[in-house]
Amino acid sequence: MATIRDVARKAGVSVATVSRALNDKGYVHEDTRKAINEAIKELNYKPNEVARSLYKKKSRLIGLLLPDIRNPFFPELARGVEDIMQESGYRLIIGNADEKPEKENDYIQTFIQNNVIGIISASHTEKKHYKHLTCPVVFLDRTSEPFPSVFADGYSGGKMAVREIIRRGSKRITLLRGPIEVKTAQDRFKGALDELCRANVDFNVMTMASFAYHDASKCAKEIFEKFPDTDGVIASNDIAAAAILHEAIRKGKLIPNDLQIIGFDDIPLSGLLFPPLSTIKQPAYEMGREAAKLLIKLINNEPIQNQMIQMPVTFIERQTTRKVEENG
Amino acid sequence: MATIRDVARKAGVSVATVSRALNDKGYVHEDTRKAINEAIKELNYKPNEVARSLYKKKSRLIGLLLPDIRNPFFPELARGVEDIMQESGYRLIIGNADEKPEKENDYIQTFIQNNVIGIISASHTEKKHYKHLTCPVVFLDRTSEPFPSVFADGYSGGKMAVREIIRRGSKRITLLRGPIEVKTAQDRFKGALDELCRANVDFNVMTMASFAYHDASKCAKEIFEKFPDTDGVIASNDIAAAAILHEAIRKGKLIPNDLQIIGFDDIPLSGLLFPPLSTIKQPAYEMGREAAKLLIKLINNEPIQNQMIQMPVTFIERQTTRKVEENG
DNA sequence: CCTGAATATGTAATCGGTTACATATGAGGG
DNA sequence: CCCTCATATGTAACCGATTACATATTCAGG
Repeated sequence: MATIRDVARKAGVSVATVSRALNDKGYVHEDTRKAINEAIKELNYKPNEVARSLYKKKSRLIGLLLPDIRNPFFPELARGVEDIMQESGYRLIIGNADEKPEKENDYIQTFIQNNVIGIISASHTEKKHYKHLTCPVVFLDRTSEPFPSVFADGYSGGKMAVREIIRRGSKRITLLRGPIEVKTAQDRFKGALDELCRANVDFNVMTMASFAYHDASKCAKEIFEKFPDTDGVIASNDIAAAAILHEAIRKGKLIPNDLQIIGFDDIPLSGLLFPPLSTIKQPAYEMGREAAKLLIKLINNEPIQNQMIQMPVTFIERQTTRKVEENG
Repeated sequence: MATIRDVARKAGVSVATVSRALNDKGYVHEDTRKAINEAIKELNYKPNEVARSLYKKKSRLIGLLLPDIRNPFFPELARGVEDIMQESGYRLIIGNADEKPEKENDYIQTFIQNNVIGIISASHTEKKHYKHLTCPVVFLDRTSEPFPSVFADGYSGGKMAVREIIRRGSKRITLLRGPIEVKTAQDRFKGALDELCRANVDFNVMTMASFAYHDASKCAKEIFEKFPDTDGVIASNDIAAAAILHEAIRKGKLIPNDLQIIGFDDIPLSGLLFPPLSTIKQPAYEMGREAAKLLIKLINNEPIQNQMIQMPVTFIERQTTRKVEENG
């Protein structure tokens, strides 16, 4: 690999001049610049980011912390982040925290040790890991008070799901509650619960241990045993909804006539289920983009009007809910 | 952030001694070591990876290049890579090449500029990008001749799919062919084609423009128009299979009685479809792990017995194929 | 008591950039 | 003609680690 010294030698100038030419800082004569550019081309010189980063104490890397790459919701977020960062010349170090505080902390340390210029975290289990960081941090999907965040309006989403399922005729509703430790899941739950209390319907609540399909599946079986007359399920996410849907079909229920189901997230899977799943959509890709834009503003010290960006959710009507016209 | 100099000062020794203590190199007196460790703890010192990397010309970062994080197959690979790398103390920079040669090259440059110690690429569009790299490269899922690779046995997979579908009674088979530029898709196709030729059945071939659901969906409609009497479809991947399945159900076909479908990949989605999709499984997570292990060996200059690791595929029998007993 | 190896530690160069500061030249104003 | 300022470039310190080499001490063996 050619270094800046090689370029300087070839162009017959000092390294300082080359550096100035590279960064468009200070004065460089037009002829000199031309000579330098030629030398750069001939030597196929690329500046060493590591050296630059060491002096500047800032790299062009962004740390992105996800709880689980395999949950399709997160790659969607990641893709949004990646697209914006790529455009702006930043690169991503991605970490998989696996919902484990030590792994999370390990990655944060790695990020810091590599001079990342900012961090986006969709996985904060413990606030203290972030408290003393000197680089800007944006939380994505999950929130943590003093920090800027981008998240979907889960509370409204929960309410929306209940309103839609009731409007379409469910009378005995089962509400799935996501893992207690996942705050966004609790927001949805809270919204749904409030709306259920306001409405004139019977309902049950069932809490899931995790978002894993396996747990959801177990939960599904339990629902049909304990509450066989349920005619509407609000799931805590689409994976859970898929499990319920599966189990219902196995039991010979007609969807949506015997049972309506509404999920949450709108992952790519949802439209491919049969019947396609009605769900509350979180704009994951857009959320990723917004988080990236917010972080870039923070990095550039631009003024922020709003550092808690709440994204709207929407009801995606597919075929696990009845058509509104079909019922009263 | 505390530096090695702060530690040295606090412990009353020179930086060289601290460095030796940190890296377990050369002689360090037990008492000195203790004092240093204390200083490190008190100052909460973490070595600066950037400085280390500058001197050593090697970081602890691995570049992982994916064609598309949103295709669930790739996060699965990534997770396998990540788990192994994490264990061995390496970290990942992930890039999304989007099947675009310039983006691919951009990322490779970034990797190099950040002193990555190795690269795993699941996205080689042009061999020349990799030719002159000085760090080890492993290809994952796709192969490129002189380079070490980990990939699934697509050819056998294709044969296997045909054998299984015929064994279960399909007589008029439609074979979907994946995008020409994706070599692994062509391997599957080739395997399936060879086996179809050998068998005593009618068949058609239809080529897909891309693996996107949208294209697959269009393709599905076309199949049922052009070849209405098809009673078995070998899809080029599970996304395509899902599209076919969807369309078939919409047309009122009974699956698997009227039509059998076999996919390829076994992404998490596949088991959640209705009916659950029979498919040829690629061990994606394992492939990621193997690629990571192979790269680590290359990094450590360990002897490699086999640098083309072909992973076996397996037939996952779910419910888009008939039970073997049910037919002759 | 002397010598050489093992142990223990320090000094300073180095990695490849950036930049503060010094220096040099030429143009324009008084 | 001198002074000042804009332009152009070079010198060397610096970022925070690693390590080659030098130096100092201790101890065993002859």
